[in-house]
Amino acid sequence: MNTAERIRLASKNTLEQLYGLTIEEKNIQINETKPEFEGDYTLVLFSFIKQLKKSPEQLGNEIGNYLLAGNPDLFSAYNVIKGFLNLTVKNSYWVEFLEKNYPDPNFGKKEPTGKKVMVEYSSPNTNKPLHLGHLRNNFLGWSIAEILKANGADITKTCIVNDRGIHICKSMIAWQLFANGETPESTGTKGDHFVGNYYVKYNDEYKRQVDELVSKGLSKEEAEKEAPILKAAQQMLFDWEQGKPDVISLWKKMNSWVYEGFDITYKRIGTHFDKIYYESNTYLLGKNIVAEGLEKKVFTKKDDGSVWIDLTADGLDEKIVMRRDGTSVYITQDIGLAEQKHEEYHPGESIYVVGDEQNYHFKVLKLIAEKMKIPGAEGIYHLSYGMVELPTGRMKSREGTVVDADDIVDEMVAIAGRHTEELGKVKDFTETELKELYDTLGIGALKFFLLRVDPKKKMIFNPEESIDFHGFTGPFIQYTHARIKSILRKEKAVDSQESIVDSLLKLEKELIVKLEQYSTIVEQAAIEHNPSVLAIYAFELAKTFNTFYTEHSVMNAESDEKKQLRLKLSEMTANVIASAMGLLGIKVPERM
RNA sequence: GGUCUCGUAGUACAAUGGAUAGUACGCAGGUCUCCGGAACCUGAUAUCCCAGUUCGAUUCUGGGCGAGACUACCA
Repeated sequence: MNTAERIRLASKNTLEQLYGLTIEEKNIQINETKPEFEGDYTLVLFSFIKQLKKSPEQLGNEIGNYLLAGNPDLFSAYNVIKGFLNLTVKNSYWVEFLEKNYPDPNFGKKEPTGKKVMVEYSSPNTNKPLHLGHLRNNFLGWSIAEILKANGADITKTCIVNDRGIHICKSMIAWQLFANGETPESTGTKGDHFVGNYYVKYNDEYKRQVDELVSKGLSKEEAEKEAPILKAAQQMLFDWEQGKPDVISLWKKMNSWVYEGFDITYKRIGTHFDKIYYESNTYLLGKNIVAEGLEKKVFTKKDDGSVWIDLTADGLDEKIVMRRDGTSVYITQDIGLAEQKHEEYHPGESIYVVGDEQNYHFKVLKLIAEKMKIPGAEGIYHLSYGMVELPTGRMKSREGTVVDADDIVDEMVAIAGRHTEELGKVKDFTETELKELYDTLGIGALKFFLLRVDPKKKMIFNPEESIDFHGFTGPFIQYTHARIKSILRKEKAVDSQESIVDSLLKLEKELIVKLEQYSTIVEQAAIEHNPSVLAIYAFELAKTFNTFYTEHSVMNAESDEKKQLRLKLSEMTANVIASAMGLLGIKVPERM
């Protein structure tokens, strides 16, 4: 139990014992005391004043006295200002906490609970390379998985690859028409970019053909339907569904190029999956669901043969679940996949990291799954995140403003390299060490930038600002870590059983209090499914340490006891920074 | 039209209904006989509007105004 919870519980007991007042713990407000007042934690009294018909001063004093007398190991003083009871926690309490936890790299994390959670994220299309939006998705998915793991969950990271459909056929047809047998190898192009280039070529040719048809007198609408290259792609999709061997083998070949490219990117950004689903294997799922739904009368069949679900009672519309030609739509496949996931893994919670443009889709998905009584339906959770936009607005592939994932990673790493060279602090590093460091810093900066914002909010990616390494950034925190490690290389703290000192300076205490809150933060991030909570915390911790560090010397402390205390503070800060950044998927260097 | 999300300094982000609304970038000025200056300190600048609930509202409710997403027999 952490300190705030202890105080909450003690307050609850006090109210009960002193006044016979039973109040739920969640209704007892314990806040951090504002810095301008004396104290560490504050009990807000307003809500009890009315019930007890006492003045705030009287009530505060009574509770304060009682708390102090009943918890001599915890509190050393209190004061009452307006409706706020400010409680000061004993220095010895903080020092003991530090003694006990400073060397523990797992401080703040919980033991496994056995709860199974699936996290689905990334989910790329195989017709083009990853872009900035995918990076937000990947980083979020990875981080939320790590956060839940730190809270005891048994995690399966998964990904559904959209490997079939008209989009990949477009790349395929363009390759057949224009490539003359070129391959990623023959052109020295990364596989996903190679295939993406043909998707672009398809679109260019399509536009050209439409214009041509319009100039021959067709209406724009007709022309858009009649363009020969579109017809060819549609034919190819049909052939694919029939299993035509040469189409299948081309499809396999082009997808394998894309996967080679994706693998490089995934490896570089430090992501992987325990289980990958391919839509080519799952797109027929859901057929049985339709039959089942009709039987259960959850679905109804219309005269033309299409099947629908009526969600108007839930405030939504009617939704189609099977086309009149008997093929299933996306939502139906998704329900089939949800069912399959449950059969294979039995997750208690199934998280989908998907952009907020699909909020409606997931609302429908969960509703249908519940109505169909699909096992695990209640555990479906859409971790919705906002789009990444540029200062000029939304990224548009048609206007060529899409920020490519590989490009932005390269750019960040290159800038990290240049900056590191300028500072010249790691001149003795080997080539390999330097390369690794630049990756750590560049990718760390990018991840931090994308994770520091509440996921559900759309965010603006300003290239100039995101490459900044000062202020509220990953490298700032990484730097603090490296600096601490530099001290600890010179001298490490010595373990001692009894408390070293009983006097704490303001900045020393501030740092311990901050460290102690880490376990609450890890919990909060999981409950809210929100990594930004950790990003903000890590930044505040680093800042608190930096302030402490400029004010007080560790190595030249006033006494040996103080030196030990500060060494322990430093070590624990480094541990917690490394841990928090780890939960964001960000590495921290020993030197930089 | 309907459903949903969002409006906080010049910009980008914080704030379980609590004290004088925090932080970063930028801007102005400062700090080292320094354990790493990718640091630290000081300063100026903000809750879209109008009601309501409350001892107390950036937060909750209603109504405006503004921005965005969704509303496909696409995925």
